[in-house]
Amino acid sequence: MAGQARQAGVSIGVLAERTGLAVSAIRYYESQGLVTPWRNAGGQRRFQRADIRRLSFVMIAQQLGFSLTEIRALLAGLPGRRTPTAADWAALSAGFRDRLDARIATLQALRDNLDGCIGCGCLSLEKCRLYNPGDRAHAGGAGPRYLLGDRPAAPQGAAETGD
Amino acid sequence: MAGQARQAGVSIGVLAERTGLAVSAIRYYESQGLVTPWRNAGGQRRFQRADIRRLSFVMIAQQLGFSLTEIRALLAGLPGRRTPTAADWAALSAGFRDRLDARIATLQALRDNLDGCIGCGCLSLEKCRLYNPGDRAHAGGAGPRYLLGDRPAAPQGAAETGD
DNA sequence: GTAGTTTCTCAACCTAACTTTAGGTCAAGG
DNA sequence: CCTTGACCTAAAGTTAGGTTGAGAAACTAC
Repeated sequence: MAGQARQAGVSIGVLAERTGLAVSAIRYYESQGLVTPWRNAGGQRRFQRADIRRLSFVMIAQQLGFSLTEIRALLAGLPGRRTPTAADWAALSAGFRDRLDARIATLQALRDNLDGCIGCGCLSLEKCRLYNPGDRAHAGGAGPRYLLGDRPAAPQGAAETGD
Repeated sequence: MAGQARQAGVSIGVLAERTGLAVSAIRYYESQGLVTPWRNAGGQRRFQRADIRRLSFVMIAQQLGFSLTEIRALLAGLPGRRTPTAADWAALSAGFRDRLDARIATLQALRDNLDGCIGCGCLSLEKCRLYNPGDRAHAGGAGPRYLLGDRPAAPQGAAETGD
């Protein structure tokens, strides 16, 4: 009863202002299934206030290199209709945190090996662990089918290190 | 005399095989000024063996979220004609390492705050430090003029936390 | 009630980073 | 001599993640 009364939904402009996203970006996110507003009598989008947080999560995850598709999958862990509780978000964060840990570990390994890896001769792909990050989470861009992770089995045998 | 004799340059196919890149990608990289092969009598590209490492560096830097433009700038630190020495690469790594450190720090901060930030109510952009990463190095994709970092000054005053 | 601001849709455009295609060249082997 | 495979160029296509623009309808305020 009390407190829940003034639930009319927030307009796209307000949401944009609160998240810092462009209005056009929010519409695009809707088209990608990241938010699902309803419409008011006049056909305008109305969002839950909780969508502010939802979009904030999208922005953070993007910072970390997740694609919108991946983020949609992550968000699928949240309840659909019901407003997500703190516990819901915490659960989401947990899986997220694993990815983060992996990513941090990769970067640290890279940092620790950087001189030894780029500076020395080991940067010959066959040996270097850095080329198979395990956790993808980057793919900043478009079409490349073969980036890292599925390279043709390197011909081994000859000493190939020194270049 | 010994060892350096068979320096005829490597073909694009061999380079592709050694780096795991597609031939088309290497040509594209040339068009972007990331490698500068010469041509043999028949007009075919010939690369230095050191370009294997050069392209490997490109791949790693891409993993870290650097754009090709940024990578070209980084590579400008290497000697143009002379084959880069280990010391050259190490120098390059140094600046790189700072970026890495910053990135790691950001991720760790995010990890440490994740529950407290997403799980609680603080994810309202005004307070959350995570939205201004300071180190960009991500921008995975295209056109967005306003992503993070230049949002309109948030209207402060009202209690805006609880959503 | 009317001006001004938001919002709507839809299609076109944009950038980054490549891949694909079409049409042709070059070098080696049988 | 002919075929095969690697290579060439130039232009067009692709994907992700949006932005821009036009024209119309809706909300807000005086």
